[in-house]
Amino acid sequence: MTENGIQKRVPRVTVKRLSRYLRVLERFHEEGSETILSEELANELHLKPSQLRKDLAYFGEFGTRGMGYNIERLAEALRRILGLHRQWAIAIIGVGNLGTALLRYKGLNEKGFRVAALIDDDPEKVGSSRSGVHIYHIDDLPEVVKEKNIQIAILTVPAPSARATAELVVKAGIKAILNFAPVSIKPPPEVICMPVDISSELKILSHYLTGLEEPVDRPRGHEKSPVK
Amino acid sequence: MTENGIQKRVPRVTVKRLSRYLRVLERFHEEGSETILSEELANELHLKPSQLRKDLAYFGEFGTRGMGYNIERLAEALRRILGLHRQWAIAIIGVGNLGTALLRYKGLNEKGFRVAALIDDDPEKVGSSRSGVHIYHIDDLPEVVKEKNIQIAILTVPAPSARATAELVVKAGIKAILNFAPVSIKPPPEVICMPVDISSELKILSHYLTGLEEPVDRPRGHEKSPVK
DNA sequence: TTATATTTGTGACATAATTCACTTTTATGT
DNA sequence: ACATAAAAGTGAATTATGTCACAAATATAA
Repeated sequence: MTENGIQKRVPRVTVKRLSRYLRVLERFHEEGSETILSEELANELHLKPSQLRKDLAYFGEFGTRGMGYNIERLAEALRRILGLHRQWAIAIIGVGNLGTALLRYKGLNEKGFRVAALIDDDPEKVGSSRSGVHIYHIDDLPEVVKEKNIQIAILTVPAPSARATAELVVKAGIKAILNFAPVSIKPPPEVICMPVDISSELKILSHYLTGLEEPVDRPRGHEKSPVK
Repeated sequence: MTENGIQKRVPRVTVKRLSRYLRVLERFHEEGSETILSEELANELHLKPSQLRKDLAYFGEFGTRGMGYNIERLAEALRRILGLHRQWAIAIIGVGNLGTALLRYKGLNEKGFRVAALIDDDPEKVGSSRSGVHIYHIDDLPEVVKEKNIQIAILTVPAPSARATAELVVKAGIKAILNFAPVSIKPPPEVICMPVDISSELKILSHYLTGLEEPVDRPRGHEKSPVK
């Protein structure tokens, strides 16, 4: 039993998997199951059962040996660990195509999250609403953050303004950024930032597809290589 | 020098970073730079220079010692490695909110990629167009794939139909899937599948935010734990 | 030319994540 | 009660990834 309250730092991949475990549990719960084995849960995600058990071990003991896990109990534990028992207010910074799409995306309006404000610097947009959410000017960010108690920023501004905007976000007191801009952001350590890049995922597919067709026998381009 | 043509298998994280390197190179190229040092390129992404060099080493030698990298040359090499020198035809399967948003998302219509078909099973949608791309019925997928030479499927169908749809995609001969459905897909080994889950990124933020507020001193919920 | 400064490429090392294989706990049937 | 079977929990081993530190290569200046 994990008796020391102090744990090793939890790898980010583990946290990511927790949310996937939760999703499976919620599905099984809806389907009426009461309990689930580590093997079933892991198989569902094409993982090894030992990985699931090790992931959970970072946070405590949640199962019953010989029996498996009570689905409701484990789901509730995961929701607490993931901080989904409370409500988070989100601001989407940059009301372009992507920002608007995310606003409407169900995944962002799940239990636990709420888009509370939209932010832009385009006078045409500022003052209006989308899907019932008001668009504020970026200059008013500090006030909006305070008033609406915003904790998470989703950054969907164009690349050139990404870094400056990120600074404003940090200055306004926001402690978590989901960065969709194709530029690396390195906020101060008390602010957590997750990069998301859909087009890079596509490029990974492209790479592996290419590898399938002309089997990886690199390198080519071997000529001696003067820079100029 | 890497003289053996056969390389160690390339980690997926490395491939992911390649696309980020390329992005930086393209930016610097536009700004008129000719060469770049591993240190500059790595700093731009908040990585160690040694990591960049190790990543590149999987594929060959691209720099000049004492001088750094020729930006155009390295960018061209990365484009080849990532398979961006050719054109990929994409089908978006599931023309809902997310599918439509992706269709309009610039990142998907970059050089190298083209959304060539939309697929749905809703008779209301089938036959019409969005952003100039025709919507076909899922039953016609095999023909569409053949005709339009589609190599990549972006799966944006609801969770319950995700697995069945993925099977159809595989049967139709598509070899790469970008899976936005919140269900794990395990296609046969010759098909590559990348999961993307935006809401899980949000949950990771939520977890770390929670950790900041009530410093990680888990576990709690220690009572002996009968499953029932 | 030759020496010097510079920066890549890389083997050796360190850290991190995953998997194995065993131990412990619990439920259940006798 | 006790024995048995099952499955979670976990330390140790393995594998993967990241970093260091130095050798090799190149450009430039003397």
